[in-house]
Amino acid sequence: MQRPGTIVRRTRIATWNVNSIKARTRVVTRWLEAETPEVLLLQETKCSEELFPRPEFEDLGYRIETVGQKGYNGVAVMSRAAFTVERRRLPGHPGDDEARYIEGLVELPTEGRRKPRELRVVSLYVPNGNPAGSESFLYKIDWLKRLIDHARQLLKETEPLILGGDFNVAPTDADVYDPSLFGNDALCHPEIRARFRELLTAGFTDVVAAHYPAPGNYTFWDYQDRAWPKNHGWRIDHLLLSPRALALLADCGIDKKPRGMQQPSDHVPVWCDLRL
DNA sequence: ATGCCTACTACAAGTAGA
Repeated sequence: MQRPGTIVRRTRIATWNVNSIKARTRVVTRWLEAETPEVLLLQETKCSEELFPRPEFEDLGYRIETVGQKGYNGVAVMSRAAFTVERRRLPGHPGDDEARYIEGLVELPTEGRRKPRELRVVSLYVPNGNPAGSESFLYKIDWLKRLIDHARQLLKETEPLILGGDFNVAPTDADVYDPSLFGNDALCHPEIRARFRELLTAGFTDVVAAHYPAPGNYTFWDYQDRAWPKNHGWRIDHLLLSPRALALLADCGIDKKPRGMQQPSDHVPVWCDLRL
């Protein structure tokens, strides 16, 4: 616990599926100004690397690394601290060219004159996979298997690790507003949930689930059918922390405010604060 | 309910998202 008078640096790491970075430039810059995260992991940027609106974010002090694709998918990392890209594709399938994965090392500033602390971060966008049983569903299963294999390798490294992103998995029935409607949906499917549990068992903590076990902590509300005002949501965006990252955890949460603003993404940011 | 909303792409009452 923090003693009175002790200065503790708040290092915020967040993830956000923005549903087009070009359409969301203003919403995201405002959020960065208000929340000042050290690192923001982005998904569904929906634009090529050349067309990414860099200056708007660089002006706020963020460096940007992105894996882009025209019109679909797209992930990025925005960081105020030095960031080095380690991987631009999820290993395990050389023919998979979809822009769904970026991994790298951040040099996080620490208190006083201590050396910066290295943190490995991954911004990932798991395939949607609907409808169940389709080609797209098989791709999702395969993608999650590759993620589990790779994450096991990353856990052998010494630095703390955070997997953040749109997992397109509602881990339990408490993570969907009406589970009776979506039993066979690719976001709730037993086979998909089993893969997600396997990932956790490999050594990760879903920090929001651990701190806010009650139902209703959603991160996504469909644009259709007035889902937001009715709170018809899903919890599908997650921050998974390795044991070494968990040891640094001070706080975490879901910031629902951006869903109620003008021209919102259908997802909201999920964040965690580390104590360094 | 083959709908509903939003973004993208490029003119198709198209696709994808979840």
